[in-house]
Amino acid sequence: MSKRDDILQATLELIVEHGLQSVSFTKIFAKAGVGAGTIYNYFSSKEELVNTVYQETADLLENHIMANHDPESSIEVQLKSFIRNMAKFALQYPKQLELISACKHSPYVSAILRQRTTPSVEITMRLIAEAQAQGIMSNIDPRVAVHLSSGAILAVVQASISGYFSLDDVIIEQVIEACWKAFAQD
Amino acid sequence: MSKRDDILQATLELIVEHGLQSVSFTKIFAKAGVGAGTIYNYFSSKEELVNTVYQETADLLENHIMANHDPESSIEVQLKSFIRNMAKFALQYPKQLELISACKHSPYVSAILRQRTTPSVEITMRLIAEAQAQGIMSNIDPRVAVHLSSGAILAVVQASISGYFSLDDVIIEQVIEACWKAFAQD
Amino acid sequence: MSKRDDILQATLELIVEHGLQSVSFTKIFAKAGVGAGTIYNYFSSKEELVNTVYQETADLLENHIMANHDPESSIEVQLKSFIRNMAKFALQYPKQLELISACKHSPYVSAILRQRTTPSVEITMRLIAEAQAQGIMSNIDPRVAVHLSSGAILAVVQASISGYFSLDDVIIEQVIEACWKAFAQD
Amino acid sequence: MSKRDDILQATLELIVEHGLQSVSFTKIFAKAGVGAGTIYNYFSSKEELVNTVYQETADLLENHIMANHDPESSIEVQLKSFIRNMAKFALQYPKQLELISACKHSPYVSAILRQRTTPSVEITMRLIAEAQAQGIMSNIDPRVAVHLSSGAILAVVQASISGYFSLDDVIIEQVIEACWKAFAQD
DNA sequence: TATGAATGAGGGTTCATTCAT
DNA sequence: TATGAATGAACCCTCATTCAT
Repeated sequence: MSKRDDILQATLELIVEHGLQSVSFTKIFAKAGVGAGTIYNYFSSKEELVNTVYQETADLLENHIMANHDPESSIEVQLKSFIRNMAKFALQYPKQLELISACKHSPYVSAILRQRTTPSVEITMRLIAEAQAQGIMSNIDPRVAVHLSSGAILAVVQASISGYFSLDDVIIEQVIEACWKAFAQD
Repeated sequence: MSKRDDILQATLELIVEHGLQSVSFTKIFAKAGVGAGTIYNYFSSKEELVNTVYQETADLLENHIMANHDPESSIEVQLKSFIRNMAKFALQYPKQLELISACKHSPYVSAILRQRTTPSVEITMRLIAEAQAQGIMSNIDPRVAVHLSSGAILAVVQASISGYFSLDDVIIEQVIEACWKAFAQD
Repeated sequence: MSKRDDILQATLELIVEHGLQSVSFTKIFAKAGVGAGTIYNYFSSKEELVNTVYQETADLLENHIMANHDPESSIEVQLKSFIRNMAKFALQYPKQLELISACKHSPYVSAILRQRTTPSVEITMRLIAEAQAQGIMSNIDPRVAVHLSSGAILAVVQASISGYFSLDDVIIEQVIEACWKAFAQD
Repeated sequence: MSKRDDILQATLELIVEHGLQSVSFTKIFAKAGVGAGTIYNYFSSKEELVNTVYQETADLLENHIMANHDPESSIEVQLKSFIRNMAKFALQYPKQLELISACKHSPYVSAILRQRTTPSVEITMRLIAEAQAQGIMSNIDPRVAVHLSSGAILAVVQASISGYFSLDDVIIEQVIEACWKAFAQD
């Protein structure tokens, strides 16, 4: 494992364990087992380091969301797959999800990075528009629908991570169904 | 206005203007126009100060959510009112919502405080259970339903605050309707 | 003696002993016997501190140069008095002279401060112009004459401070005479 | 061009461009296009490197001062030639002069190196003693005379470099004449 | 000889907190 | 109660230097 990976890993864990605000270089160095100056061989500043951690984690999430994506299947199947994959990711990588959630509204992570549109979001918006054209989905702004459903699923998995309740496949399917029904045209 | 209020007001404004991370005592003193030591007559530490600000803001939110609450009206009306009030609050006090959102992931704010159950949440859970008993709502865990819908509405208003789209009464009603349909029994 | 004075004094001594470049806050704190943050109660940055030390020292020099200045006496007497006073200052405050000399060409001290024209310089230039009008001084650019003679006297006293030779009143008068003769009209 | 020369050249340029203080090994490596460790094959430390650059520049100055030196010509011509050559050097190599000037007060450059007596200085002292023996120069200590005149000329050229006035051949000759008259016996 | 990743002491600066007034 | 000068640990970052390759 390279020094760079050590640093990224240590940063990720520290952000997740103690929050973005309290992450200091001193702690990162101690946890990663590298010298104070080493970081600057890989990252030009603390901000860039945090941004990189965020970006790589966001990419990991995106890859999971897009897993097994089949553009040939029905709109409903595709959209539900996205939601299901996000939930699965959250269960498999709770730390990473926590990180994304923590960074989502932090000025420390550049707005550009935070507001990047990902393929999955673009596809989702396109599918929603298509579904609306076909009359199987109510005429809500696709961007609103995306934030609504991703916010819903994130809140649920975060609550389960926080220990409010235990999440299993049955509940996940209930949540997916709820999201679908939210927009489905009668 | 007492010194204590000066300090709280200055803290809220600073958090809201420059983000929780960059708020320092030095800046609070300057803005509040009090001496450096004065704060310790009212708050034992920075953590306690931030917790107080958070709590007061959370109370403000709770008051708005409970506004015009009529226990005599139908379950649907009561639940939709909660969601509508949350959205209205977000539009009226975007910075305060941001504060609450920022504190959700901050170690500064004690877990106990963050996870407080409020009357509105308790009422919501009771109403959901009732609705399920009446067969007008699907049998999803009430705690899941609460996090799902509050997460959904928060994500939408935050997205609008971040500038992804503009929120108006029409969209709010669409969102409320979506949340309702998500759980409604066919 | 106030903390501010402690800091200024320590800075002056450190610059003179180890050179402007190697002066660090750590050393200043240790020498002045103050805490690390104390400096920022008086100076907004290291640069401002150094500039202040320079300015106060330059003012001290200026005051010595202008000592016993009598505008009623002859041009020759006035000019020679300036030169003599500069030499006396250098003997009395060798550290301060070293400081001025070290800062004179350092980018650390603001150009504005370094290039300030002082009353003594202005008076000197006026006297030279007058002397040239009266035909008792050769027609050299007054600014050149000022730098030439002050550079000459500074170099001599620095050399004596460095131990090349010992400076006494006799030599000082010889130097003054040399400076005068340099510009005197035959 | 050898690596050693690359390093020396890069160092000189950096000192000249950004000042002695802000020159770091990192910048030297980048500019010279060599690896970080390479320098230690040629110079045991940064101090030695800077000393070498200083020495080579000082040698360049000495060579210019001694240019066209004719031991057979009159004392006056020889002395004036030294001064003229120093001024010409300053005009041709302002940055190198600044380097020498900056190093005069830098602890990086060893005292031994800084206080080296050069042939031109030795010759000058001998010529002054001779002139005094012949009664054409006043009986000032030769060491004082050397520092006085070299200090004078340096101050003038530095002032011109700093932009106080523009130096041309006419002014240079005036300065030379002033220096001469300063010591000439009536 | 040449490299450059790694080092960690030290740089200037900010901070929450204390305490004499 | 109110002050704000003083503190020094901790902050992010740069540096000259080392050493395995």
